[in-house]
Amino acid sequence: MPTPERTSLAEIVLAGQELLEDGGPSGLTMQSVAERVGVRAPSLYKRVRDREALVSAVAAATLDDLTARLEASDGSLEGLARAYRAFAHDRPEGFRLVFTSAPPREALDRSSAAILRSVRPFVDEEHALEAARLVTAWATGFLQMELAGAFRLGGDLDDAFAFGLATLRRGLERH
Amino acid sequence: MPTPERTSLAEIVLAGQELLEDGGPSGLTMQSVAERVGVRAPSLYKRVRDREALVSAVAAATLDDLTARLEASDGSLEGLARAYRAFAHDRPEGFRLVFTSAPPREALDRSSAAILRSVRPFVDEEHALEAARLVTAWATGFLQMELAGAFRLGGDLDDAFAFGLATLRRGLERH
DNA sequence: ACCTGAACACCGTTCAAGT
DNA sequence: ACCTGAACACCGTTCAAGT
Repeated sequence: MPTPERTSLAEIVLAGQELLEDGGPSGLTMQSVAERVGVRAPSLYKRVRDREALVSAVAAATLDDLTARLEASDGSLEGLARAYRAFAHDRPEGFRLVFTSAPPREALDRSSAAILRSVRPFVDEEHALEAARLVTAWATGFLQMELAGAFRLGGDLDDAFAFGLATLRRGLERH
Repeated sequence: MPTPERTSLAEIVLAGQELLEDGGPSGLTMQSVAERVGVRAPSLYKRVRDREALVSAVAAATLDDLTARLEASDGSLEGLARAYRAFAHDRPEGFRLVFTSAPPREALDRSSAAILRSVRPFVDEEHALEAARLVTAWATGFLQMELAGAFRLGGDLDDAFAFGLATLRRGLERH
């Protein structure tokens, strides 16, 4: 006699994203997720292999959210960078998680495409991938350090971000 | 009647660094550290407040190790970048930890000084801090993504690293 | 002064039993 | 087919008792 489904993978992953943002990685427990979706912890194992798989699914979903924001930007390098930084400020825990896990290939591809498009005006096709990697690495590193509070020598961070972006653009243009 | 000390904070932190590198963050448990230094887990609480404090101490010690390597490089921007990348490849788990925790102020200052020195030839004093932040953010982001396996669109990573460095230098020189 | 065993709370995970 | 309570292993942490 089948029991009706009381939750779903999508609901579980969403609960995971919320709990992560509220309480950091250690707040994302199987028990807290189960409670939030209205089920007991052992039931989660019907939908996810283990906690690690759940965390990976949360990371992948968060990367998809980030990609949607990038795609909704105006497509310019500056617009993309602004959208990227706004997302990191909105969802610091999710942002951190995305870049400490190895997201699935296709989630990565979609976000890469948006970044590649934004650097095309500055470099020839042959160097587009390297240029995209440069911009992504800089923005990601900057935001991770900003979120971790690693910039402690004073100075305005908005200015530092703008300086970095302008310098990158200059270096790419002169290629 | 005093009991002789059977371990020390330094020994505990070193054991933590080794266990982290061997088994990742989840391999760094109070029990495994205690076993390695030849003591029972409760004894660790004589030297560290709790696990979180131990992890912070491990991060600080690892940042000191990284700084020593930077200071041992030839001081050029390229030499510094090479030393930075070599450290990340040697000690991936430690490298990751350093940039996901908030290291103590003075540990940060020493590594900042080495980076500031390496960018001085390219920018005027007014922009030295922003230039150092640009270089650090790029290198850190690149290495974190490389370690996380986030570069999956092919292409040579050595080339991408060299391209990034050359582009940064070009952008800074034209400032 | 430092070290330990015992104990507690909490977490991830498995599984037999329920519907 | 899905859900649950019970159970187990493991971890962080406290504390009274030992030397």
